[in-house]
Amino acid sequence: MGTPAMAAIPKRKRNESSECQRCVLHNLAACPARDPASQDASAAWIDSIGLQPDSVLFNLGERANAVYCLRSGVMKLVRYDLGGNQRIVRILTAGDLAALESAFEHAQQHTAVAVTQVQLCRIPAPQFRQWTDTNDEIRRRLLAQSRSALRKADYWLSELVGNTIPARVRLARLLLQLRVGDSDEIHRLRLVDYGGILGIAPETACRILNELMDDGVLTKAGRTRDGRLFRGDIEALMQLASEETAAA
Amino acid sequence: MGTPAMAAIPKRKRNESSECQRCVLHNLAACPARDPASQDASAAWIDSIGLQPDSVLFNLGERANAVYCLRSGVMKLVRYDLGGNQRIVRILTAGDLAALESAFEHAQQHTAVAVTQVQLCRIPAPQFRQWTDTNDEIRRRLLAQSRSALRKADYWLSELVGNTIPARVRLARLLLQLRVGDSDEIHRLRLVDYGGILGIAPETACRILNELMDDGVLTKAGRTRDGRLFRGDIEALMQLASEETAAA
DNA sequence: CGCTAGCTTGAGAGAGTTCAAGAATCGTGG
DNA sequence: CCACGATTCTTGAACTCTCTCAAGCTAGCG
Repeated sequence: MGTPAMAAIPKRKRNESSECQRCVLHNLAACPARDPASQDASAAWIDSIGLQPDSVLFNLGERANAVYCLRSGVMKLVRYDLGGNQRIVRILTAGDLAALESAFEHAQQHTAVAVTQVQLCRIPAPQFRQWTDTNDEIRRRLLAQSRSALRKADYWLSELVGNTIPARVRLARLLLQLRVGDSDEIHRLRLVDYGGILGIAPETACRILNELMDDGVLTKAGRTRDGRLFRGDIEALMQLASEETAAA
Repeated sequence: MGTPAMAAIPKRKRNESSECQRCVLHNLAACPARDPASQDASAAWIDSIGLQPDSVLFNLGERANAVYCLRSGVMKLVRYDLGGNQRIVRILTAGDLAALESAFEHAQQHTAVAVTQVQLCRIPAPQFRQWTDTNDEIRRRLLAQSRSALRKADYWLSELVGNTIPARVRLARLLLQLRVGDSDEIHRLRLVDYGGILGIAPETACRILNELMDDGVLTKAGRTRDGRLFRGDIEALMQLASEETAAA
């Protein structure tokens, strides 16, 4: 856990079955991170990749040539407008898939950037496509995963963006989405990232966060190898998150 | 086309193959609207349904017991916040599927409301599920359709909502999405609906629309059986839509 | 013809932005 | 281990877009 060597990102050297259980693909292929010595041929072409914060995994418009499965850390799928401002379209956490466009030979729809330190599996597109062609169960799961991403997008649209709802409430909701598992730890993003997700200026995010910390709802909780953390009063955040623009 | 009888919504009586071609399901089952006398057993359980504006097709939380395929008109998928304000999460136009949750026995994620007059096909959930279980091609298409919905949601998130982008630009973008096919006709929604999509007050939508009409970019174009229409200067709208919050 | 729901328009208030400058933090290299 | 440069964060103050409330208007429908 605290071993310095952990930062070195060895390829196919770890044993993290708990991470793999959350992956959509688990039990369908030998995960290299879990089972480096597997006889399963699929293990041969799945690579383990590590990324530092702010590393770009792939760019918008690029040809999608691999599918990625996030084992740990947080990534953002982002688009930039003509003014150069980022607009974050989705947040990926452990177990999420990225670049599923590969299954359709489409170009990437976003730029994918690591927010924290990130560990992921890489599955080359040809193999992935062949895999989905032959395996029934995987297609079922892909559809389910795609639907779940859609539900998340719907949630963002209805609860997270839009000036209808005050920024403080939206930020509270976002923080709850950024919890590490079920703990009271919360991934601490850059101010720019909060802004990119909620459509607010980083200064506004800053002011609100500081208010929350003044109220004791939020505390800075140092940094781990995976990035910076908040410690939050989940109860209080939930209460805040369910506040509305005043009832009818 | 102009026959008064068209409004009467006869069940399984029409012949509109062009509509069916746009449907994700086309060529996989005999569409009742297209082929009422088909021998195909599937035709027996697909119903044709007509809805008046503001009719509710299904409600959030309801058990999903059928899948719908929109043949013509516009529907909105909406959620209401505790204050009773609507937040529109997606717009469905001809060819789109609704209530795919049925495939997973989930509860409906939205309330579906007709915006214009609407024609759609109804496929009961049990049959649909059995269908997807046995037919390979349909699963492929469902995944593709789900991905395309996701792309649309991404577009909304990145280009349509958020105070970062001035309301006028966002409204222009929305209007372009509401074009009838590739013509210069644009579905004319209620002010409340523009508000629900863009997260702005109806009054603001009203002011901007009137500005656009003053500039000659937009004209009211009467109403058809499918609802009210604008006629828009697509070029000008596109220009407006690509304006940004000032370059970097 | 009158009613209702939707649209229009105005004026004041407020949430959030922008600009700017100073403080903290991080990573780097000596 | 400390110093330094570069981000990132913080805070203030003026400004602006959009909201809110309120009232009058219009159009569609029985």
